[in-house]
Parts: sequence; C-alpha cells; structure tokens
Amino acid sequence: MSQLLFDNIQRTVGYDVPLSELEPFRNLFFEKSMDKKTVLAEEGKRCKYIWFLEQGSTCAYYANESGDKTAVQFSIEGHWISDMYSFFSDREALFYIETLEPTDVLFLSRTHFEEACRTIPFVERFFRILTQNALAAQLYRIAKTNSESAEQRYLDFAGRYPHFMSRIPQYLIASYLGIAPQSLSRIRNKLATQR
Amino acid sequence: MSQLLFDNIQRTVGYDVPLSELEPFRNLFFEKSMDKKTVLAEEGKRCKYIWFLEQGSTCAYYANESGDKTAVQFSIEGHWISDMYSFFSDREALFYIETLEPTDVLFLSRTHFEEACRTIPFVERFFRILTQNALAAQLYRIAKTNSESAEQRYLDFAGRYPHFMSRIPQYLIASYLGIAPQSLSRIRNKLATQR
DNA sequence: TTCATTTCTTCACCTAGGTTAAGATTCCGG
DNA sequence: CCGGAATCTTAACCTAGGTGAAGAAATGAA
Repeated sequence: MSQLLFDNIQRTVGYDVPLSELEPFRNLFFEKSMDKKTVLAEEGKRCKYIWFLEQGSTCAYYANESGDKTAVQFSIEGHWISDMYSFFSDREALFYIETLEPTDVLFLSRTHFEEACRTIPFVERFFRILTQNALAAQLYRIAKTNSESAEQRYLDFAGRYPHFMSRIPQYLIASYLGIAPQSLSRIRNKLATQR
Repeated sequence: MSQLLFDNIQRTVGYDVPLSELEPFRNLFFEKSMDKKTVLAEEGKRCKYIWFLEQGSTCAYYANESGDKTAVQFSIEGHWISDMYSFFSDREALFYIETLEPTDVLFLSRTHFEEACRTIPFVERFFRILTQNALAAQLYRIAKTNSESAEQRYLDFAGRYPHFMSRIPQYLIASYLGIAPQSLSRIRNKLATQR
C-alpha cells in the first residue's frame, strides 16, 4: 500500500484504521501512469472515478464556447480529485480534469466506491470528512474571492500555494484568479517594479 | 417528528430509514423560534450547531471592516444550515448566519452530531450526502459565477430561485451576485425598459 | 397616521481590469 | 541544434461596474 495513501487515510479519519480494513480498500483501486495533458474527466459526461494522485499534478477547469479554460482547482500528489458534483450525484460533469505533468494516479470507480461504503467501516467516515474538507475549502475560497482585488487575490494565492507557482502555467493561474493573463502580467510587473 | 425533516432524511439517504433510527436522532435536537435578524453564527467564533430550518429564512454572509455584508448563501424552510467550515472542522467560522424573517429552527449540537454519527447507522451516510450536495452546489456556483456578466448572473439567480426574490432584500442579492446595489438597480432598470 | 429608518433608484463621474495586437521568451519534438 | 508552438509581456484603448451623493419609496414602531 502506498505510504502517501496510507498517511492520507490515517490523517483524515483521525484514528488508526486496521490493516484488515485498509487492505480490501486498497484492492478496489487500480493504478495508471499518464502523460502530461491526459484528460481524466470531461464536462458533460458522467465522471465514473475518483482519483488519488500519487505523483504529478492536475487542473480542473471548464471551457466556454470559444474554448478558453477557466481553472477551478489545482491538485498535486497526495490530493483526491474528481468532478465530485458528477461522481457523487451521478449527474453530468461540470468540469474537465487534465494532467499538467506526467502523473501517477490511483483509480476508484463509483461502483467500488459504493461497495466500499457499504462493506468497509472506515470508508463512509473517510469520504464524509473528505467532502467536508473540500466544501470548507470552497466556502473559504468564495469568501475570500469576492471581497478582494485581483492583486490581493494573486498575493494570497502565491502565499498560500507557493509550490503551485512553479508547476502551473501562469495563464491558468490567471483564470483561477478570475482575470485575463495580460492583467496578471501587469500585476506581476507592477509588484516587481514597486519593490 | 416534523414531516419536513422526515422527508428530507428519506430523500437524502435514498432508502426507508426505520423509525428505530429516526426517533433517537430526532431526540438529539431542540427546537427554537427566533425573531427576524437573530444571529445564529458569528464570524471568528466556533459554530457549535448545525440547524434545520422548519420555517422562515436565513442568510449567511461575511462582513468587511466597514461593516457591509456580502451574502454567500440564502436558505429557507427544509434547508440545513451551518458554517460548515467551522462546524465540521472545529475552526473559527468564516461567516455570520442571520435570520431574515421570524424563523423556527431545529438545533443539533456538534457533540450530538458526533454521537449520532457513531451510534445511529443512517447518520454517517446522511451527512456524507448532505455535504456532497453542498459541495456540488458550491462548485456549480463557482463555475457559473466567474464566467458570466453581472446581468447574466442576475437572470440566472432570478430564474433558479424565484421564491427567494420576494423574501430577500435586494441589496443582499446584489452582494451575493458580487455587485453593488446601485448596479443591480441599473441592471433591473435596463431589463425592465428594454422589454 | 406619522415620523424615522431601511431599502431602492437615479445620475455623474471614475477606475480596475478587459481587449486587441504585437513582439519577446520559453519549451519541445525531430 | 533548429523551427514551430506555447506562453508571457507590453502598450494603447475601452467598458462594465464601482463610488458618492441625493432623493423617492417602502416599511414599521409608537
């Protein structure tokens, strides 16, 4: 069992999960290595998996008619990803999810997820807490986003996720912050100059 | 047991929950009638309860230094509300929650919530799905918000929540849409004129 | 019913950030 | 190592929506 996943589970549920539960859970996953720019989930389609990132990074985004992307979430190794709207509610996905680097991923299908919830005690709790944390993060984001200028949002983001800055193209960060890439350039230029 | 709560639970868990589980769950709540403008949760404090609205409406918002409010969520009878960031993670609340009308509320404390998760089978599943739905709604909101003009956001909101329009002051709706109240007036005026 | 408070509207003016276009860099496959 | 594609920067101009101020309308307590 991957150390990363093991730690992630222990930390999330908050008590020592016995191997007798961890083993059958781990056996429901399969692993896959993917190239950069592999599309995991597509807007408009059912998202049949939830993924655990062993290595690499992904971006969740939506695309408008003209095809440009607005990032809604970045993830790196140790994160769970999915179009949770689609995966949990079995509706059409709102987002695309795409790898930003060569990435190793564990796949858990919806069917196996539901089986695990029914048969392995810690799983229901694990996913409850996982979605609670995801919800808390979104609420936090909404609270902070609406109230701050683009410059402040950029500074917050850079301070909060310094490890993202070097691994994610700047135009995607701009879209995440809700501004045009040119505007982010302008802001960065201004900040660099006035220092 | 309130019909509204009963239906809400059955619909959420997706199977018939036996009375032997519903009764002890219901007994963990207490009910309270509150005046308009009662504050249930406060930014910066722990939010110790999750509430079920039997009747009335509430607004979750945050306030900046100058004291003006930005609404992040409106709720009416049949909804669950809390500062879920605070309630589930035991951190300081991000938002205020305040009644908009005279409102009847069921209170479930954090302690009772955790007890229920441990001892009553359907509860863990119920709250997993509840937070999943809340997360899905936030993701949907973020996806739609960032990509549309203020006018389009207003039309979406009015179309999606027509029952809110008459019960919620317009300046709060404006703040929810991320615009100044004057701008919402301007937009409404324009729409009314051009029709 | 009346006065005070809260909410909504209108208008003139302003600015953050969008848009378009072009050139500069960086990256990457062959 | 080279050439094309992707990414980033700069600059001139534009616009959606913010701001401030004032009055109109609605609400509600006495």
